[in-house]
Amino acid sequence: MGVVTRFAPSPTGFLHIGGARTALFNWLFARHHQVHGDGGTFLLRIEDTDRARSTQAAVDAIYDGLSWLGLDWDGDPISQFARAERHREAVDQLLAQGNAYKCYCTPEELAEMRETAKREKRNRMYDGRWRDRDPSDAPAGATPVIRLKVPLERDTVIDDAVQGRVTVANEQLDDMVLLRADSTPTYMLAVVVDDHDTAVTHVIRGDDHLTNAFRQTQLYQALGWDTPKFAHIPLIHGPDGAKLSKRHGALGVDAYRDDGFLPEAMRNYLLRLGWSHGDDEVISTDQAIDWFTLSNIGKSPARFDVQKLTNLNGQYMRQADDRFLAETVLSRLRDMASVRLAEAAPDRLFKGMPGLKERSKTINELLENALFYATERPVPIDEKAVQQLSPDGKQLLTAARDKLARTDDWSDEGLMASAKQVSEETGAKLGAVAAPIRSALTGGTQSPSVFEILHVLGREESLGRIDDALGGLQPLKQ
RNA sequence: GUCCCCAUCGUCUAGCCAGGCCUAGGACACGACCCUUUCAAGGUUGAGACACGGGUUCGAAUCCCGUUGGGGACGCCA
Repeated sequence: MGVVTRFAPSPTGFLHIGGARTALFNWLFARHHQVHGDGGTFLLRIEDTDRARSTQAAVDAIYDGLSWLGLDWDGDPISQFARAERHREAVDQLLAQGNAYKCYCTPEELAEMRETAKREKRNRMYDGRWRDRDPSDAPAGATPVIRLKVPLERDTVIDDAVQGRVTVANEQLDDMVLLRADSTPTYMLAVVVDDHDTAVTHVIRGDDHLTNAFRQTQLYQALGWDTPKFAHIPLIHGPDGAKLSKRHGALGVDAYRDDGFLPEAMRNYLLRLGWSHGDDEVISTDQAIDWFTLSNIGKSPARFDVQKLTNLNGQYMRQADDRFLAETVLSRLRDMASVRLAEAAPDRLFKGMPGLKERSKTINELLENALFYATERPVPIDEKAVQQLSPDGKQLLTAARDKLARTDDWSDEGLMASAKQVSEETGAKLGAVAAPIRSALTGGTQSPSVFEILHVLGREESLGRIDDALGGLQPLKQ
């Protein structure tokens, strides 16, 4: 049988990190089986049965997040809400079989039961007071909820691909609500019916659903359906060790995109969080698809570590295509009103990219580092760079300017050779010669090789920037 | 509180299922050194963990029991 997985988020906010990883694992599992000729379908289902909390904006955020990560789903996304009629059919079947019943409890009664359960140190809340009651006892005018009549004794067992065999006593589980008083289906019902109808074979989701799996198993059994294989993956925790939540800060994948992270780095990081393949750290998507198995998922929760993500992102940055990076930077630069883009900016960014990308861990960092290439003369100069333009510094810079003006070989090597000559002639160290040039060219004190920069900028622009500095023409930064 | 789950460097993890190859390996972060025109990158290197207590065994990070610690679930939310 072909493998079918699904990602089933509820559209109540952005696509958070945990959800993204769940989606990734489902996607990887499906694609792995696809590659190995065993079906491999990855479905997207929007669990929008809670009308009050579901928004179209959140649905769009999920599409955007998944698309950014490169996780493509098969077929159209399924709206759970749209399938309510079908869900009610399943309940009719259960009612007819005597596996479900009407419950007329008021919210007050329920609250009371909850209190009692707590006081008596029991897990099961609902006391089953309408379970075997005569329907004619129904209070006039009240609309009931439909509950599943679950077994009172014995155990429910799930054979989880990650957690192993987990058993729970049925006395821990109460009669869950299937249909609300307004006759809309609950999540528990909808999930089971939808997974069954779409032939889902593997339910890969967060560990927080483990207890739901027991209830759902009972539902499957009542409906006479086969259960899918469950795989409950450990949750991602924040730095404090608690389940990742809003108070941990930037958690939507869109926030990481805005912070300049690459989707392939994010994917790689998320994959390694809880899953491993020996000592491998940098894993391509093809390798991930090839290697991914549920048995390599660890059982303990992992903490989200931005530093490691950042390092990994840096590695992907260095591998990234120069043209792509240059264009990415350029398009962001064009949106910045404060930047005066030079005509030669595209060309310089592309040529300077090898030196630039090695020094940038994120796109945002790259943007900052690349600014001096893209901007029009005169470039603003920061405080530390100004210090390099002391009288001594300017003297060296003047000597360098003269030498540069007479340099024919405008290559990295030729420029380096000229600088070395200045160094020899003045008795100053090469570093002392390079420092004021760097200041003049970039307005800062940290940059790629000054010879690379001279080369990329070209003779005219380079000498112009040096003249600006010598004449004190550059505006102060900040 | 009840039920379920988890437990190797600060963090992510390999090793565990099929005990000896483990004086526990890798990665991030941190320290030192090298390279060097700055900053990175790169190279070498250092510090850093089997939660604790009992068993079983010739031998336990690996198997069993308990303790402690952490997490999750306990809705007419999903």
